[in-house]
Amino acid sequence: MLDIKIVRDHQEDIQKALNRRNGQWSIEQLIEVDKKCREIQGEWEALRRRSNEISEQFKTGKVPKDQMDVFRAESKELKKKLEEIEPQLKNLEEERNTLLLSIPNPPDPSVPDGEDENGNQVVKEWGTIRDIKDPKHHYELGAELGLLDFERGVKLAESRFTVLMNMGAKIERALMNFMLDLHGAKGYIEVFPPILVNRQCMIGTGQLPKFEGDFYKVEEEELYLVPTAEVPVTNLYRDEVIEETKLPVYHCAYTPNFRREAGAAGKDTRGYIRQHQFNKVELVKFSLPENSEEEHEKMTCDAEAILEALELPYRRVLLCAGDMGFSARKCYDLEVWFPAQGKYREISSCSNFGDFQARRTNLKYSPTEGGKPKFMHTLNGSGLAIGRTLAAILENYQQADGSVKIPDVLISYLGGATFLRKAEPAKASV
RNA sequence: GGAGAGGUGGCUGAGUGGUCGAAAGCGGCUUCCUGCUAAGAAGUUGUGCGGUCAAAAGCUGCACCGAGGGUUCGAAUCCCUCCCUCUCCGCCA
Repeated sequence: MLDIKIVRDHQEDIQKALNRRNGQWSIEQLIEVDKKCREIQGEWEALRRRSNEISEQFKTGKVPKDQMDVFRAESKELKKKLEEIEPQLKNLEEERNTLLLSIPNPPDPSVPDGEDENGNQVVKEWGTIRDIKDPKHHYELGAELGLLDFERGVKLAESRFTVLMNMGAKIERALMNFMLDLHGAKGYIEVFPPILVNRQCMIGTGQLPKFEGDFYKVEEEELYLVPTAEVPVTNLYRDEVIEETKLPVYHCAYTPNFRREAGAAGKDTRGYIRQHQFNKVELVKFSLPENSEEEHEKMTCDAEAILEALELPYRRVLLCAGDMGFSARKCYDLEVWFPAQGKYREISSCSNFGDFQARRTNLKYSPTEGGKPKFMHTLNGSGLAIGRTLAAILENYQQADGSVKIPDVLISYLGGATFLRKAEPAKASV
């Protein structure tokens, strides 16, 4: 959320920054509503003031007996006027608030111009792409090896749901543990949050009110299935003031994630890349404003460390202003190599939100120097999307004989197994 | 699901119509004192929004005692609705 005071004082700068984003974002209406709102607020307060004065007269016994009715009448009159103004004021305040919540974070100056993914900049490449003859797609390998059952996923739910079987289920679980362990060793404190969150959480991190249709909602309770662990974990300390000395705070969390993928019709319909339900380990940081840039770089490296440990070739991409998500001020995507597709695909997104989310969640720290609490900065990044990691492993580690080698770091998580092969008939699912 | 209790400032906890933005204690901050990370004394200490100001400070106005309505000249206090928390019983992984 933008700071309305900053918007008032730096209209041009804010508008310029927003213009770099994709879509039409104007603060014009906001400025207008804000102006009206303050006008009405002034009127309202003046009436209240007079009303308070009258009460004060009564309180101190200054009202002559024969004047009481006159004062009472005036007070009633004031109340009438207040009742006329109040709905206006409320509407304007609400409108202003909705507008504030609906405007995205202005991009950081270090974010390059660009309208879409074509404007993104590759800033790093890592790993050696393996030479694989006629590589199979992960969904072919997954089906052949009895790891991924797409048909039955559809039967149980609908399209974009998949059943993991046998070693597929085990690898998914192994990856979860491996990632959490690695991050835990770096000081990320593990969290296992609720998977259903209330509306305020969704507003806090920026999913709502702008993208209402993108999420699964439990109507009866007005709860939402989390689209990412970012939502509950960032909201952990909502409405709290943390001592400066306790910052930065690092958290990692595994959760399943649920997304309706409303705008993705026809995209990635095959395979395990784009699901309505997927697993992910998320990194979340709470930082002092002056350190958030550095923390962003470090956090991105922490996500990369997973790919490096798994020896999966990847590249880091600095997103351009037009391609960034709503709440981000600056964002790196990590993209992993998919041999069968012959291209890199997103597997992690690491963002610095500045104080954008902290404003929405009222998330402050108290400076050691003293003084009033200030908004902190929040960051998060996937570390990593587990389903896509599994898919990348299948494709990158496939062997000529149709088997898949298991990455070294996962062997100990899989009871010493070193290869994925077609299950023996007795053990295979039917 | 049934029964009961309760939601007040960073915390504990008073307060049943005006003297309450709110006692007291704790904590925090400032100063003083004490020959030393103890003890004591005094003072101070909520948040948000608006106005004034180049800005900050200051000054000033309004609001806030779970949320929303109502009664009243006036509500933390009375009435109504809702939300949440806790305890007991039931049920349950």
